[in-house]
Amino acid sequence: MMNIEERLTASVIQVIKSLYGQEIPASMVQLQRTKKEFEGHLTLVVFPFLRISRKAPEQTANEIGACLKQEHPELIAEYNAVKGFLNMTIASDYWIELLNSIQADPNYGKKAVTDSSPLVMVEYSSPNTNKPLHLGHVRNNLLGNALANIMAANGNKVVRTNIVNDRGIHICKSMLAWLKYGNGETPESSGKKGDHLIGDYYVAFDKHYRAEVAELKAKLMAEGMSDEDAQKKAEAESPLIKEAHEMLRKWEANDPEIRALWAKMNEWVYAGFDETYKMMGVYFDKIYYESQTYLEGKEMVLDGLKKGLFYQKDDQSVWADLTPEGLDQKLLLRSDGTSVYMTQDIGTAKLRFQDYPIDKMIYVVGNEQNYHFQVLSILLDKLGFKWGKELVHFSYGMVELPNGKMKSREGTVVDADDLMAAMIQTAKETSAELGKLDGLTQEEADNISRIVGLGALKYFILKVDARKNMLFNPEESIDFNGNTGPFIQYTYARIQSVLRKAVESGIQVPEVIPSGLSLNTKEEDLIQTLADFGVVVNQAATDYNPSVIANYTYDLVKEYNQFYHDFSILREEDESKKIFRLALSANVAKIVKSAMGLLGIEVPDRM
RNA sequence: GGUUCCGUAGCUCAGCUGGAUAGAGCAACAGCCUUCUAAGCUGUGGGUCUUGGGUUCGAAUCCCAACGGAAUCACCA
Repeated sequence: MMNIEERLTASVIQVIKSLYGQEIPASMVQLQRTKKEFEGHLTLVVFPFLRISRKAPEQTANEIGACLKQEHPELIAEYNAVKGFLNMTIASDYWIELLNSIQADPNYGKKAVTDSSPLVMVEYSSPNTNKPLHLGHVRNNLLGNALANIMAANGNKVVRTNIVNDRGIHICKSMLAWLKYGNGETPESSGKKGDHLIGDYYVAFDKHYRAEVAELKAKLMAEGMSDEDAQKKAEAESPLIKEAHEMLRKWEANDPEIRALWAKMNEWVYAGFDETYKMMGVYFDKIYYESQTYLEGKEMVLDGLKKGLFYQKDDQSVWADLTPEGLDQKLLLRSDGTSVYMTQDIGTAKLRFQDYPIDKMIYVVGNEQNYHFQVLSILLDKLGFKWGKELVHFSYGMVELPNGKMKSREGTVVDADDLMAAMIQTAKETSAELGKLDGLTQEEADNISRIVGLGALKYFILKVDARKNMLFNPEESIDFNGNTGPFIQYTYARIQSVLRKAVESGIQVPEVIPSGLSLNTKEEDLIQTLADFGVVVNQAATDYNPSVIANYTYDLVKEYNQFYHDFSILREEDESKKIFRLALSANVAKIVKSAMGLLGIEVPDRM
């Protein structure tokens, strides 16, 4: 079924032609929602037609309005012209028809996935295995998960993937510290989550390392070395860091003892990550590990070298010359033949392409890597990946704290597990204060607290435009009032309550609402907002922007809340009106649940 | 310095394919719980949309410049 905008657009084109004898493109027909201070639902901007009509704006608007009303009385009930704006009131029955079409479609706003749908791979999370997930990862995971949901809702096959950085000097540092200072501590023996345990040893390494560097530096400076030189030399020559490098060398040489320790410690970390992911509600279809992909890129690069895409310096290092693209020289293989970060990403891309027929690749990675992905796109394109050139770097801004950014060294990281636990606890306390948990079992109360606490956190992060840096104040920024997840959840829960009560009093909402009702403006506006959901999903997917879903949902709920307070539903005496309002409420709840689902946020039946 | 991104109310953010008098929430103040859940609703105050040019019938929105802030420019990942 054509929606109202499409039908009106076609009618306007037809009317313009009969009035002024000129065929205009659909893009010239600008329809927008009428501002609330004016009478009407939709507004046609007539300025673009003045050249054709050769008349004053208001006169042109009136001519078009009169003609539209005459030719399409089933669509246009009234109209008025203000300056160059033609405000049109849509016929009442149309709104019922629209509501029925929304109600009839359980997946309203979403597009079906078919065999011929494009396959989109979304990479997100990408943790290091030497420390627990923190606030930055939370933003990454929530955005990645929401984006994957949105792409799927817009008719794409989606594969969610994660590249785990499980190798390198950072994990060696944790391993070394665990051997040196650990007494064989395990997650079981310590009662700590595996990722936290390993993170603690990473911190321990850093502490000892810095002490060593400070001592060495003081000695070097006493010998007359400059501050800067002494710092550099001390950092490079500290016995601890040398040991860590030696460990990495052994790892790369497949030393069985080191490999066994590495495997064991990574398992602990993964078990910890799994818990965090589960609590957060995110998941992956396929996980890649850098230890398995980091060698893969080398072959591609050497192949590219043979084809003359890259060049080799005298020291045997391999480079790409990107000056024709306005960028720099980029190193692809070190002089000792080992891979760098970029090489690994090429290797990972190769494996992924072997595994899946990827049409589009989306990398959810922080904006500090914008340059990296610009280069990666060019390189993948040169190497013949058909999706390389159009790869999407979904680049999001940093999460800043009130006193600057998070620094693990200074202990100003916000840990993901702690944060979620704190949110849930706050939700529980707030609920208890408001008496919302009275009469519920412990299990029900805990579940609602979890849904609300996580909803507050997720919504807070997702409502902000991803590409902007955002401020997170742990003490005060998360609120449960106003434009928040709990506000939306609360409205949903109240609708469920009304629907439960309706069922108790034996009211049935029919599958098709009969027409002939006269609706008030708020009812009509609400239906219009509901209908917009499809457009919003499409926009979110084409702009790669989950925040439009969040802000749309808030607008819808805000509008419904006002409606809810202005009009009674269960106390409405006109039976057909009561049923209409129940159906309207049920559809608001449906869309809210659907929209929040795209954001990865649950909605509770009561709260 | 080069490149990229950002600058909207005291604070956190919407609005940006150009359209009418720039919107929410928080914070402040004033109301509303015999009424479907007050995590709510209503009202008041609060703005040179960083600045200056340009394009246009029309600019927060597009273009140019300046100023301010962030990221990045490793044989780290």
